[in-house]
Parts: sequence; structure tokens; C-alpha cells
Amino acid sequence: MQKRSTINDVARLSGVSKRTVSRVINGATNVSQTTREKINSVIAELQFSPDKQARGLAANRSYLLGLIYDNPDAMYIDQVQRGVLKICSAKGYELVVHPCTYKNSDFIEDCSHFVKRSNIDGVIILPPVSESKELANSLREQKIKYVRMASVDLDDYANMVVSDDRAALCDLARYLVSLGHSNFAVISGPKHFYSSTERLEGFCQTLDLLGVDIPDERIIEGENSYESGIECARQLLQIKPRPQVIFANNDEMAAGVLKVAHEMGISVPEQLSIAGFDDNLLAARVIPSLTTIQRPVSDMAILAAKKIIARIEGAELTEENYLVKPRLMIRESTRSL
Amino acid sequence: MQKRSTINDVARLSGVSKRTVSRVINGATNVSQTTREKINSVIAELQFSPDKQARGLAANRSYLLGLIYDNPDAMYIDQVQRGVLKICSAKGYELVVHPCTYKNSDFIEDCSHFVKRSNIDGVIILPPVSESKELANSLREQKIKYVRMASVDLDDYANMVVSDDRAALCDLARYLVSLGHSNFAVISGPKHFYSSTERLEGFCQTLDLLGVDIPDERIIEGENSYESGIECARQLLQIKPRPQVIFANNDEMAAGVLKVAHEMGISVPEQLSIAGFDDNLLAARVIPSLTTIQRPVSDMAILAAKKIIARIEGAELTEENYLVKPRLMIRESTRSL
DNA sequence: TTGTACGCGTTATCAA
DNA sequence: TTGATAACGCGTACAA
Repeated sequence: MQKRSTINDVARLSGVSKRTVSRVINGATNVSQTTREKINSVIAELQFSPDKQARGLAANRSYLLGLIYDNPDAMYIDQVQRGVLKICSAKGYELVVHPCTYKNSDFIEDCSHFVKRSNIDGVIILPPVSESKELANSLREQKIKYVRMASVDLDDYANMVVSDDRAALCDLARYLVSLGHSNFAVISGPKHFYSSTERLEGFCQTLDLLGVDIPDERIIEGENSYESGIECARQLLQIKPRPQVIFANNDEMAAGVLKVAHEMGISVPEQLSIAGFDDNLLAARVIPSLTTIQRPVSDMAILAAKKIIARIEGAELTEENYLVKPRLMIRESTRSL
Repeated sequence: MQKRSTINDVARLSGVSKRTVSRVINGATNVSQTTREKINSVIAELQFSPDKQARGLAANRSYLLGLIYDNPDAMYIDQVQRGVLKICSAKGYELVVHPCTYKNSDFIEDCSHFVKRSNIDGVIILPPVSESKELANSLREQKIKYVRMASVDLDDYANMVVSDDRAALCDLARYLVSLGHSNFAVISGPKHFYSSTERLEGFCQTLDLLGVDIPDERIIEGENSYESGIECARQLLQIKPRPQVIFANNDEMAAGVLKVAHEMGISVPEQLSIAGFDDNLLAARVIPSLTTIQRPVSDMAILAAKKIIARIEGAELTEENYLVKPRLMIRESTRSL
């Protein structure tokens, strides 16, 4: 295996200076058609590609994108990674991952240390970490570009890709009411997440519009885990009259509800309808399969990657469409009365 | 925010040449105690840390580790990533991910292009891609160090971290026989994966030792997907006499079996015991929860990261323990007669 | 439109 | 034990 060819080789074989080669590589316009063609053919022949390190050192860029997240849902992460990579590897960037622990007290420090030592040009932040104002501030101070994926519009649109959870929950509420239900209960997500509030409000307000009320004691706060879903379900299912529908803030908790219903001999969906959120691996696999809401994760990831690269490369961002709408997936766990 | 301090700043403030600072940074021994201390204090004061790009350019290293995989199981990927990161970020490396598509004809080319353009110092390869001899060869030609995670020992031990699936399946077979079963069926994985063969053989040979035979028509080949599990289960469950136990090569397929049993009114585990492999998200969540085999994924990932870094840094690898053994997880889907 | 020359922040050779 | 100084491969003022 011979050594990699450099810009100097290309220059020499093309009979021009490396400055001109550099121009061609970086797509400068002021190069004559003929020399450009000559250079390109030599580049192709040598299979030359510029060295990232050297390039980064000279231009103060690393061609590395970061991904910061703390999400228990691995499926989500995987989809995001693949989506982002589709764009960024096509544009010559690599993706450096950084899972973190939101709850740790040194979380901000940990992330800002990461962006510093990794030298990334920009970073995409996933929910729920993306909701952290402190992290965004810290990144801004470090002059590092970021894009946050979230369920609420909590920053300049240039820094956001948001999924309209609220709208999706309106759809779900309408669907459930159309099934004839009026006796609802909710296991919400942790209140300190904006996404939980968005979903809860979208659901309740729509029910309210349709003339359905949920008493306060039938809305309890879970922790988005399977175990928490079990615990909350136990509480809700002993209220009289027993709820006919339970909406859980995510599929993990909905799976917990399913488990409890099974234990208690309550048949789903005959005696109880259950709906979740995420459409994760579980949703289609459990018995009965879960009615849930699917976020267009891949689309969001692609959008986020495009945005962060555009910003790194100094493109002007038009007020483009940065909002995506999740989709209701109707399966077996919900039924009409 | 001021500019980052460089090795020159450190040298100037310490009153030495930057060559000496470089020595201290890289832990060379031939520096006097006093100058070393002086330099270290200046480094601490300036919060200096060497720039990765420059370092890479000079030393022909990137301090980047790659992760190549094509695995449908996102949980597995996530665990591996976190495990690897635990080690590599502690040692000053970042992790660059590269999901790929094994089946594509340009798969080898795609991966080798990745290692070329990303400039990674070494790469960890996950199953099933890790079984590809072609990929390993291609990497070797490119003089790039790699570590393969797999179920079989198919390379020099320095390049491998292997999980002893065969041994785990012996355990499972013994357990199931101890339950009193003798009427078995298997949904194996694709035959072209070594892991499928390892598991199948480990299972069947142990049964054989225990005096239990599985007729050929009760061993069929699945594709490791949920849908494939359903299809195979339909086939197996209409054989007379109906199998009392089905082992599926992974949990996804086992979940498919569960689904079919439910459809056919066969109660699990009363009339049918089911076992899977992976202990993925599904296993503990489905009803009844799945008896399965858990790989110590995190341990393997950590081991792989340690190995690849040791090799990059030229450490001598002793014939250390590179074999880990998966663990039988007994849950609700299996029962004695 | 093209080229010269220098800088980016390190490591490494060689001499002192 | 230390220090000039040359790479490393590329981008970019500035000049032509």
C-alpha cells in the first residue's frame, strides 16, 4: 500500500500551483474551465481526497458533527444516527456520538468538555436533553453551533427542529372520542419536560373541546419507564368507575399498563383501550399491539443535519419548514364501545 | 471567550522550548523533575490541552475510533456505544459511528471509504458484519487496526472479542430438559451466519448428549425478524405431535412465536415453552416475559475498546481473557411439564 | 485567472 | 537533559 496522495501531487501532475488545486477542491468560481477539468481528472486518477486533519488545522474546522443525547429509547437514537449520517457523510462530515446523563450535576460541564476536546464544528441535541436551556447557553458561549430537536419551539428557529406533539395528540383525542369513549385517564410524563406538558395539554384541551372532562385524580405523573407505567396503572385501574381509556406518555409505560391489565384480568381492548406515544419496537410487538403516535424521526434527523451543516458553512437560513407532524398509528389496543 | 492556549504559550511561560513541553505532554521520561513540575503547573494554569487536529497531523493519528455495524437491534448498538465510550473518552478518543448495509454489493467499499476519509485510528466491528472475512481483509490491507466482536473465534485473538454462545446454549438445553421436555423445535438464524450455527449446534449437541433428538423437519431457518418468526412458528406449530418447546435464534423471532401461539389459542407456557436469545427490550416486556440468553454486551464493548486502544498505542497484548459467556435468563415463557 | 509564501499546533530528527 | 528546526497537508493574504 502506497502513501496517500496529497494536494502537492495533484498540483505537480496538473502542472499548476497547489493554490489552484485548492480553489478547485473548495469550489471557487474563478478557475478557468480547462484547468479545472485537468485538475479534476488528475484528482480522479489519484483518488485524491483532502486530509481532514490538515484541512481542519488550516481552516479551523474539524468536519466532525456531534450528537448529544440522553434517551432511554435506543431505537430512537439509532434512527436519528442513521438519518443524520445519510446527510452528513454525503457532505463530508463524520458523526461523533456523546450519550450523557441529564441528571448528573456535571452534565453541562461534561457536554461542554466534549465539544471542546472533540473539536466538533456543530452539534445536534436530542430530547429530552434538548430542552435544557443551560446547555444551549453553554454552547452559545463556546460559539459552537447547535440544533435542538424538541416538541416545543424554545429557541430561534435556526436552532430548532420541532415535532408537533400537541397536534398529534389532538388527533388521538378526536379518534378516541369518535370511538365513543368518555371515561379517560392519563399517565403523563415528568412535568419538568416540556414535551410532557405539550402532550398532556394537547390531549386534554381537545377532549375539553369535545365536551369530555378528565378529573384531576385521573391524571397522574409517570417517569416514562416500564416500571413506572406499572405503578401508575395499578393506581388508575382501581379508581371507580374504572377508566375505559388510558393514554400513556410513551410506549414503555403503555406496555406497563398492558401488563397490569393482564394481571388484573381486564381484557384489552374489550374492557380497556390503551394508547402510547413513540411507536417504538414494543408497540407493534406486544399483544395486543399498541395504538400509538409515530414521530417522523428520520425526517427530523435529516432536517437537523441539513440545518447544522448549512449553518456551519455559513449559508443563509430561510424561514423554512422546521416543523414536522407525528402520525397516529391505530392498532389493536383501542376499540369502540 | 479568548483563544485557546497552545503549546507555544506553555513553552514561553515555562521558559523552555516547546520540544520539552511536548515531552512532558507525551510522558517522556527524560525530563528533569523540576522542569516537568514547572511545565505541569503552567499547563494547569492555562488549562492547556493539545489540539487534536494538529496532533493528528503531526503524528499521523486522529484520536478517533470507528464503529462499524449493521444490526437491527438498536438496544444492542446503544449498549455497545456507551460501553466503548466509557473507555475511549477516558483515554482521549472519540467515537465515530458508521452503520452500514451488509447486503449491499458495495458494502466493503463503503466501509473502507469510511475508514479512509474519517482517518480513524482503529475500528470496532459488530456482529453480524464482524463475520465478514472480506471486510477484515480489506481493513488489514489498509493497515488499519480492528477488533471484531463475534460468537466464534475467526481471527487472531488480538483482533477478537468473542461471546461463547455455544456454551450458553448448552445451559439452555440442560435447563429445558431438566424441566421434563423432550419434544423440541428450533427456529435457527440464517445459516450463513456463524453465530446461527454456533447456537444451533450448542443446543442440539447438548440435547443429543442428554438423549433428546430433534427431527430435521423441526429445525427451520428463520431470518431473525419478527415477521420471519411468525412465519416459521406457523409452520412448526402445525406439525403433529405439536412441539412443546421452541427455541428461536433471537428474541424478535421468539416474539413472533408468542404472537402465533396467541392467535392459535395455544397458551404459553402451559402448552408451549418458548426461549429466545439477546435479552433485548422486548424480552422482559412481552406477556408472558421471555426466557432468553443475555450477552454481557457492555463488558464486551469495554473489552473491545481496551483492546483496540492498546493496539493503536502499540502495547503488547498478552493472551488475556477475550472470551465472555452469556447468561441464561429464566422468565415466564418456559415451564416444566 | 494564477501563484508565492506563510501559518495552523503539534511531533520528531538531530545535534548540543 | 534540552533545543532549533523541519515536517505534516492544507487554506489563504497578498501579489502578479
